[in-house]
Amino acid sequence: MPNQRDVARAAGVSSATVSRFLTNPESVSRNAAESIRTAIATLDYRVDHSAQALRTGKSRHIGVLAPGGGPFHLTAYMAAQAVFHDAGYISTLYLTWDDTGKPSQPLAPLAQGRQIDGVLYFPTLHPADEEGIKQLSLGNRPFVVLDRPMPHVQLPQVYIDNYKAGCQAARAMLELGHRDFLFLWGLPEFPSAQSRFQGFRDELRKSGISLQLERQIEGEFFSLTAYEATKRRWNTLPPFTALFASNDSSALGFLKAAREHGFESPRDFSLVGFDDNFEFTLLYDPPLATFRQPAGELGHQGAKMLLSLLGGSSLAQAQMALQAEFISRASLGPVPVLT
Amino acid sequence: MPNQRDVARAAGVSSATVSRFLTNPESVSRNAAESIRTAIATLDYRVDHSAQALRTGKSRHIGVLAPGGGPFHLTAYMAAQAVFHDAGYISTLYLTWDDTGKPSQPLAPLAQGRQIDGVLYFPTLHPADEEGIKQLSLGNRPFVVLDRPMPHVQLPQVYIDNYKAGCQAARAMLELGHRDFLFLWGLPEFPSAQSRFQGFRDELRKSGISLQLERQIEGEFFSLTAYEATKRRWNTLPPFTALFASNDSSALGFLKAAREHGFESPRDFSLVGFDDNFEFTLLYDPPLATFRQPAGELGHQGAKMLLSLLGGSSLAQAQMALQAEFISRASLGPVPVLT
DNA sequence: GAAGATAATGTAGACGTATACACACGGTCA
DNA sequence: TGACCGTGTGTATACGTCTACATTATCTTC
Repeated sequence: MPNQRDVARAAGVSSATVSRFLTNPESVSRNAAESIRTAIATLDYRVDHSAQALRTGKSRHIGVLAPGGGPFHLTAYMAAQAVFHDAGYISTLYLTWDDTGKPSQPLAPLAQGRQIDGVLYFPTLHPADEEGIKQLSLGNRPFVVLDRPMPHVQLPQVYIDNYKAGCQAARAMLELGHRDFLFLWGLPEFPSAQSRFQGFRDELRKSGISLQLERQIEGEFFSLTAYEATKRRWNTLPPFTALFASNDSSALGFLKAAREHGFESPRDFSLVGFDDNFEFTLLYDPPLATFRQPAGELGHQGAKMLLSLLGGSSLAQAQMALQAEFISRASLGPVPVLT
Repeated sequence: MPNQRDVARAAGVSSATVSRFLTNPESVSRNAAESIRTAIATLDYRVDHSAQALRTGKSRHIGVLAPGGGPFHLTAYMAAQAVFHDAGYISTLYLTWDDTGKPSQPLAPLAQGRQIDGVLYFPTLHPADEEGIKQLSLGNRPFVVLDRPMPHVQLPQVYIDNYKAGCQAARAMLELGHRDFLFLWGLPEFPSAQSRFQGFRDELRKSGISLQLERQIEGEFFSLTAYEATKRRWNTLPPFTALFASNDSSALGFLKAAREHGFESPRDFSLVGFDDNFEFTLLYDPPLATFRQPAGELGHQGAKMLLSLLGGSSLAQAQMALQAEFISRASLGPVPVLT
């Protein structure tokens, strides 16, 4: 494999000039640039990233830490990867939660010495992630926190405004006349589930409606767990005409359980989910009202922010909120009339 | 950051001994090993991967090329990543198809010079991937082909036996008395869709049943595309009592369209899909008969095979077939009785 | 036209690691 | 006792790149 010296020899210049040409083509004369260009093409020279990394101390490698490999995190990761790629960075996805739903090796990429230039981090509320954020703050490696609003901490962060979305869900249902609500939780460790709940609860409270524990079901984000939790709780649930679920998947689990008790949506109750990333939410019967999250945008913006930090910008207090888009479909309807 | 020299000084040995200890702890004396161990712990020394890569010419970095980021490829990737991680390798997922469904930068990681030690490849049948396989074969970088059976080519490969699964689907339906079939295609570029079709067709042929073009619908793997294709073709479809779909997603799209024409499953026709990776396939109404693919196992075995190759083994003709598991559910039933 | 500024290039060395080679030591065997 | 061998260690160097510094050529200015 040819190296810079070989290129230099073929082009009739010194290897330093070749290096300069590669780093900043403007810093070399027209003549030199031209002969170097042809020499590179002739020899099919490619820069050796390992040597570059050793010399500069920058690996041009970025770690993305996410709790799980679901569509949301994956979409964000893919968008981020594209941004990194265009900037000459390689990125790798590390999962911080293992299959059993427990945190696993959350700091794997950090333990790899110089291997990682920066980190894109989707922390949960689990203590292991609290610790992770602390560790990252102590180190001097740039990082960006994704999808976990921490307004009081001066950290670069991009998140989806789940609180506002929760408010919006409440308003949409209130406007249709609903007064008796249920909330279907996701995993409480996830900041997104927390925010959706808080926004929903606070908005209802403004209308004098409270959301006691008996109106909250532990759905855990999965259709099966939501199905089982709903079956378990069914007999103790107070009357309701509307349910807001932390995600589509659990909303469908709830619907299945409700159907087995003769309840149908939107005939007997309205249903709003979250995600719209199951491609057939639209084809489901009834089509599910939901929120579309700008997951790709989240990854995109996060990646751009991290690149700025790597470029030396000081974005300590950069905070960006993205809005989820409400999508009204047939599962959201007026309050059923008692017959 | 401390380096091997610092450790050597602290331990009272030469840096060569430290390096030897790290490479092969058995090759140094008990005394030296002990003092090096404590020196490493005291200084919190970590090996510099860039320098290691430069010196050895091995980046310990692996590229995984997949056409898309769906659950199937992602599950396989995650399983592979775990194997690589345990072996001290880092792996990165590169998508070879962009959002528009066209091949994009399929050889990105190969263009990165020494950056990549090996490749795990999910090729499609698109010319760009044919070219990709050829390129990889010409180079001397080890690679493993995943989920694309090429029995006549001596390449290390692991795949899921989609042909056999197609046969199995046909038999299950034949045994229930079905005689009038439809096949719902995935993307024809995907070897998996091809194999499922061929197995299905060949098995039917054994019973003297042919599957002409009028009985094949272009579902393209997505629920929406399958829905639209079904609507478009509905009036020209011959009578049928059973449909085999290339995946669950398109099966549900077909079902939606059929329902709009008053057809219900399993009342009017049986339905078998493929994947079982939508977590609520089970909760769907009717629960969908399908095949569960050992996606994780595919990635796991592929990764192990690639590691063997990297270790110097000659597995030129290693070929491993994994079986998909048939899961019979309510959408598969007996032939409807004409009333 | 001399002196100083600017631009382009070359020389040399360092980044941290792995390893070929040389060497020292103790033990074995004729 | 001398030749031989195996074990453990140290010395020195190369991997490919970037960059501080030195050097030369070209241009500006009084």
